[in-house]
Amino acid sequence: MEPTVNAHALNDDVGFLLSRASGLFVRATNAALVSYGLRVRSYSVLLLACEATEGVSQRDLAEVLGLDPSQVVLLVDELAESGLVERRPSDQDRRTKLVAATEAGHTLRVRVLPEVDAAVAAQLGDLTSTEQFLLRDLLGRLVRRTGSTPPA
Amino acid sequence: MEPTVNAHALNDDVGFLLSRASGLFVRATNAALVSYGLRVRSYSVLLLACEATEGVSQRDLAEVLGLDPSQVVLLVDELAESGLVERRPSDQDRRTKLVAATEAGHTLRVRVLPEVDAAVAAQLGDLTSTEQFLLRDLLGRLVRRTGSTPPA
DNA sequence: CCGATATCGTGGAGATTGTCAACGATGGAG
DNA sequence: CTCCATCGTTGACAATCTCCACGATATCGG
Repeated sequence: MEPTVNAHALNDDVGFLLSRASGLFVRATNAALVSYGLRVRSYSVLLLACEATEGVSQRDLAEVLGLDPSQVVLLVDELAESGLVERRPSDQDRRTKLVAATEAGHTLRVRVLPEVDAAVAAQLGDLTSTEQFLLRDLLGRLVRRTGSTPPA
Repeated sequence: MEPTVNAHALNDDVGFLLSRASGLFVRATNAALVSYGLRVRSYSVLLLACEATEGVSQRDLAEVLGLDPSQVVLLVDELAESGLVERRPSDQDRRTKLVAATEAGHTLRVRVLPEVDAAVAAQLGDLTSTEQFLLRDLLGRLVRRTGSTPPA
């Protein structure tokens, strides 16, 4: 068909493929979350809050999510207003606020998880479970390698 | 086993890893491009314009990049103002405008390519070339599988 | 040929996100 | 106690995404 591809075709650029694939997953996930009043961002925060029984500091949230701390403020505000998480004072540092999931937060997570997984699975499509594992491993190494790249 | 995994930890979520990795690459690429007055978006358009000797319709650009056509307008406007691409009429369809790279566009591409590749390589870090090939293949399948997902 | 309908590029509105600078409150080191 | 780093927060601004609507074509059915 086309004059297909020299070594430097955009279609073969890892960065481009990453951005493109990410976009597809974000859209699919948002579509699965829209009926719950969540978006992929706030959903991620909710998950992290659920994972930490003691709560997570907003600073750590920003670090893990690769966001600017100021963005985390709004996300937590939103979730807190919905009663899904709450800010607890840290008894170790009065500056720190630990974000923890409420009962409602845990409940919603349990209810939403399968739907999000289904949406993700649909995007993963024809990849075998071995390939999915491989992909997860490779991406994990890319992400965790740079312990740093605080967006701001 | 199962519906594909999920330790249920956000760190193991493919969608999250994808989004995170994408962010890292976009930032690294933008940093490499900033001194040329380009961003990752316009750079992608420039590459596609360079790849097609006859030019690419803006509709096709939107399709390939996963963007809304209205976004493409501004990107092409910007590149055209910089003299890197130009809009040519199509002799097959008077509605269509074919975006093609100018001499300056091709020149800039050649000059910038190695820098972007270096930035990407830095992000790929410790992945072996085999792993990089594998990653590219897996991502390519994810992206191309959904021939559709026009953002708008 | 004519009219209904679809497509291409464009423009605009509004929400979401990314980036950056600064501030008050606190913690820690000297 | 003083100086400096850190945490959360706020504000500003650019960039991006998402939708909607329009004029200029193209295409199809009749």
